[in-house]
Amino acid sequence: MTSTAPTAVVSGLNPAQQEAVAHFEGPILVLAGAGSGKTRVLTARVANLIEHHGVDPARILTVTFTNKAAGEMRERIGRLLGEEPRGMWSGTFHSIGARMLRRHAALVGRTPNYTIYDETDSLGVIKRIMERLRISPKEVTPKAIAGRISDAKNALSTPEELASSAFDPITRAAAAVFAELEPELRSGNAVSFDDLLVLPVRIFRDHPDIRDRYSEQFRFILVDEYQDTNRAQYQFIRSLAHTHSNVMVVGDDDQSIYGWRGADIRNILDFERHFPSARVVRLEENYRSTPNILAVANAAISANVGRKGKTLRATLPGGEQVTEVATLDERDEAEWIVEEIKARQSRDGIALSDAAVLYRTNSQSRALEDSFRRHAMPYRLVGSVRFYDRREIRDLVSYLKLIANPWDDEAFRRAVSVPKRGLGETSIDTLAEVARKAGVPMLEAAGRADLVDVLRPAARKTLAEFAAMIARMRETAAEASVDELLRDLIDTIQYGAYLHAEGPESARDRGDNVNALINGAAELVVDEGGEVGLTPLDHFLQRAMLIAGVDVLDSSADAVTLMTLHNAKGLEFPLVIVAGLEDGLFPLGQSIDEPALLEEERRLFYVGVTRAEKKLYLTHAETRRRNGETMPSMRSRFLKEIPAGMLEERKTIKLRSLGRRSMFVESPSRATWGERAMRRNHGTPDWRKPARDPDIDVSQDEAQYVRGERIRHKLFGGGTIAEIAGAGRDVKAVIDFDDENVGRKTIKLAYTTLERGLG
DNA sequence: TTCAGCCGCCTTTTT
DNA sequence: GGCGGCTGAA
Repeated sequence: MTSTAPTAVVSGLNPAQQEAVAHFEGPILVLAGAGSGKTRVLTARVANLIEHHGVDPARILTVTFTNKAAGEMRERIGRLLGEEPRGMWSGTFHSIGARMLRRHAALVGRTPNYTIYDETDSLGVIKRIMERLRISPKEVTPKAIAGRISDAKNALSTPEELASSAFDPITRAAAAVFAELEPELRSGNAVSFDDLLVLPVRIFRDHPDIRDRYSEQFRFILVDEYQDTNRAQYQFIRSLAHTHSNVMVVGDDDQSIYGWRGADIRNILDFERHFPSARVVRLEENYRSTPNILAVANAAISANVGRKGKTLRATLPGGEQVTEVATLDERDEAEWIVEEIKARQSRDGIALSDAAVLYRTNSQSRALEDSFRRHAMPYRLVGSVRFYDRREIRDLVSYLKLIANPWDDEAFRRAVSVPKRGLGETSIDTLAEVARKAGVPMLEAAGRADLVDVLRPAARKTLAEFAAMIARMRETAAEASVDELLRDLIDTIQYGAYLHAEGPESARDRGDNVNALINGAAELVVDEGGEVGLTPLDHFLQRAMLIAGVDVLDSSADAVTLMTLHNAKGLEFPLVIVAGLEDGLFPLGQSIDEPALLEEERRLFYVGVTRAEKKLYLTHAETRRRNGETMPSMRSRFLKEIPAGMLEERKTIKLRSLGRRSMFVESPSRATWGERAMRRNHGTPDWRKPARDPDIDVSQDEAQYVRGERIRHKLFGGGTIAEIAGAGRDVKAVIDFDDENVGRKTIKLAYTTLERGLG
């Protein structure tokens, strides 16, 4: 059955890789450890199918986790073949689903230029439905409802199914909202993110002829990062493979990190059951990292129980030790990181683009950015606030959405109130009510005198003008390019003046983003041209909604990359620093006594470690500021799980100079994040608990400190109290410490003891 | 009725 | 430290 592939494609591959590449028909699972050359296998196999087996590229579908990965794969295949694989479909599940949905929109009550609602948009709709159903957002948060609905959708459940399994109030409420949500989205000619998967799957189920047509079209299906697929995605692939089972999935159960988003690790663990004739190939030879780094990776992941089990084998020689760095606080940590990269730059001549700093939560980027800026070291931040999430971008995009899709009430609401037009919530809600009764979208209602006569004359006039303006823009959009349309729009609504009125500095930043939006629109090349008569604006919007953080990562600039561990999946860097290895942060507090969650955190750690090619640093801080509060932290359990001797230990100068008196040893009133989290998991979140929590009671001490009083802190030294705020056990002191390296800190008095009248 | 400014709540990760 | 919701002023 195995046929040998032509040498051009397989040269330099090991036997396991060759086996996977040469595989022709039937299902195959490639268990690919980190750095084992899976991208190479995927691209080589596609090239082999085309070149050796004569498969038409148009009959191949490749699914990747990001659009960027899809682009890179196309490019690599192109290089192997000497020409673009024309007609091949490649993209994320979401972008492929969106494309199919465009063709069959009518089957689910949409038009081809339907709007894609992102999380914020969907949340807005959910809030409004909750209002209508009189579900108090205080008892059940809209976010919780959205989460339940999203889970249900990804598990392919209907509102009725959710309702029948709803035994708690949140799920019951979610089921009620879910039932209203679908008609609401439909009348707005909109779909949610999840729907991009769920609706195609439903179409396949209800229309076997369509399913079989696609199945015939895509004779060969390749899926990357299979460990992070959810139920709906599995069903999607399953349907497409219906007539032939020619599926190659590539993944690593040890790198499954999206369980929280409904990814089901069983998809990969049970692949052989789902496709009984499946071949399994394991890639365990690592070509990326040094033996020292791999030893740490293997040691880290071996603490997990639920895994297929595999060990990465090093192929590279030697290398430096992995270094653990203890730091004082997040500022010290950030400073150390910048200094070290600088030192490596001058000593070893590394490029800044060779280095990446990875962290668990986006909020950790702040301290890092501060340091990078202070040292004027170029960096680029991936993810964080997504470009399309910025307020000014959302503002303008809401206009574009409304112009493209007049049924989009969500867009109407935003557009009509930015800039302020003298229309408040009351008027808007009245309009919504009227529109609802008349069965027309809000935009149409706004322009109809017979419907808006219940409103004040001023409001009527404003609405009529607004509707007319959008109608004019629609005409422009029919002929103009998207960037022209944007310029026209910005001019018409005087958006520049609006931004300026909010403050000159922020206006500059926001203005830059607006320009970036215009430039982005100008660069848009419609590469799916000729598809069901969509306008450039439709294409622009549908694409814009599916852009991810890493998609815009420009790896050519010489700058250090800063991003979350989740964003780092699939990437590699010669120098990697994983920051914030503290219990409660990484692993996060919520996961600590929840074995399944803790294992996912550990896999995330494993992902971080295995990003490193040559040198890996693992840093942690003794205290960390979180939400304006300085909290003590403990070295992560993930570090403790690594055998002593595998890590070289270092301390920053600042930490050393403060001596080894640690402030976090004895005091009974002090809790680390981990302990706090554990407590939190057994009942009321501790910030909601009354002040008489016996563990943390400082009522006798409170108000004893006064502004201007001199104090001494065990770790930070002498200082002056600048301010006292809060009550009960929440009393906080803002203290200016004498040591300028420490500077001003806000300290929760419940967690520390200050010596008084000193210094 | 609108809107700005203040207060209090909450904080993971993202296509 | 940011955002949403609430309040009070116009």
